[in-house]
Amino acid sequence: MSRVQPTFDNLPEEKRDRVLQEATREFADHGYEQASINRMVKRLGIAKGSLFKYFGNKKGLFEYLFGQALAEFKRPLKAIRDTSGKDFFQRIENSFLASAAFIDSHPHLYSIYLKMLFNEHFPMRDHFLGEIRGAHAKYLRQLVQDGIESGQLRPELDIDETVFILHSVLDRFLQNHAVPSLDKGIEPEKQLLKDKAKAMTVFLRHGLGNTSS
Amino acid sequence: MSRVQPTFDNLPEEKRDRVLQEATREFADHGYEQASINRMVKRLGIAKGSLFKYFGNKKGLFEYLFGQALAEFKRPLKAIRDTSGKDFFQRIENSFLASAAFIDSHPHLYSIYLKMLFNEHFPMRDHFLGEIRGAHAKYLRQLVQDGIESGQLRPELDIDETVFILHSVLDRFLQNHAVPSLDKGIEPEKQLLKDKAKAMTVFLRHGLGNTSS
DNA sequence: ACATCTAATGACCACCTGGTCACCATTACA
DNA sequence: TGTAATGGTGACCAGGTGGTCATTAGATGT
Repeated sequence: MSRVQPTFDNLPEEKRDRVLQEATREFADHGYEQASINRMVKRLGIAKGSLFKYFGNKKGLFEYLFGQALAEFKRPLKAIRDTSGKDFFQRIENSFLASAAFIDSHPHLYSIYLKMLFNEHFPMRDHFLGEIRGAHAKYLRQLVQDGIESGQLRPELDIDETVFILHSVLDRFLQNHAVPSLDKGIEPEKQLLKDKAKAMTVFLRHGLGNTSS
Repeated sequence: MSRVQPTFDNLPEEKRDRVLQEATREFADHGYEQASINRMVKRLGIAKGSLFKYFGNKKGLFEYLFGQALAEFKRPLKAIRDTSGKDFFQRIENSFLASAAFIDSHPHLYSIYLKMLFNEHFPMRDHFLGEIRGAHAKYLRQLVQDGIESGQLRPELDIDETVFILHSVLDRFLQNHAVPSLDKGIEPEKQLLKDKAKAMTVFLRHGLGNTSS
């Protein structure tokens, strides 16, 4: 998979970047099936035949492009992994902020990911989603284990279940961060990203219940 | 919007249902742009011209179809609204179960909703999403207010923020319920729906933090 | 200058799309 | 029986799709 014709590798880096960037934009704007090779080459100012020389076909282009992106996707997690000594909830908060920063700097990639979530017609969808979710799960599982050992998490928590809950909450907050219009009328008044992260952390720690009663 | 030619209204109910059902399936399977009128009429065994007589064009068909569905969407909430006397977390749990049951009995509609979330090219997307989210927000807000007044929720909670958090968690659990493969490798061992609802409620009440330390 | 190799091209293809409309079938009313 | 009115039809259209390939352009080495 994601193998590319040598022709593309021989291209000057500047041109390679431009091609991938424009293709990413097209897939982000229209999803896979609806993305148009004709539009891509028109915007790039190159001939259609060239793209097919580089990648074989549309599927090849997408797989190469998103395969490259996968490495990028996993990167923000690593930055946090090394901070194992610190407070559990602080690490969660940092993870959220790091992921949000990643999304801000790669909006097109995240847009493709979101479209892929509920559209079954992306090539290699199961593989790509599996890789991403797997990396997140592995990362969160380590965090939760550390959190339980250090006594910051309730010891009776089921690890798998907790990972699932954490993943759900983080994911949903990121969805809202990337597509804020989704929660128009639901989201509280415009908050700073830091405040959102803080509020989420407080909620994860204490829940909503009134313990003083 | 969602006005339909009288021709369609005059049809026998059985045929109307079949048409809408098949169209719903097509949109659920392929999204809006990629849904094919040709496939619909082939499966229905009617002429293409008929569909255009009924709905004018593709957009008209979708708007009518999803407009009808909107009322369905809002229904499961009403069943819970009347139970204002009961326990807050019990009401949340019931809401989750009712929504999950709705999804199980209308999987195609929910599939369209999910595709619409991150695909900008659905007709009337903002309107439809706004209606759905608005109904949920109004419903949850009432619940939260009741919960704070009855002392079951921490009194210092910001209402908007709490509604947002509740909505996020509920929504994400429902996404996972409808598309379980999404969380392969993350979701804990196969749970019964009731157990999931219970686990979610416990989490909402207490959070993850260890209060005994 | 010539030959060789490779990147680049864009006219062309079969196929599919949403949409049209002149025509047909059936019923209702006179 | 004649005549409207209505529902139903499918060949046809313009336009877009992914993909092909014979041809050209440009560089490189001798």
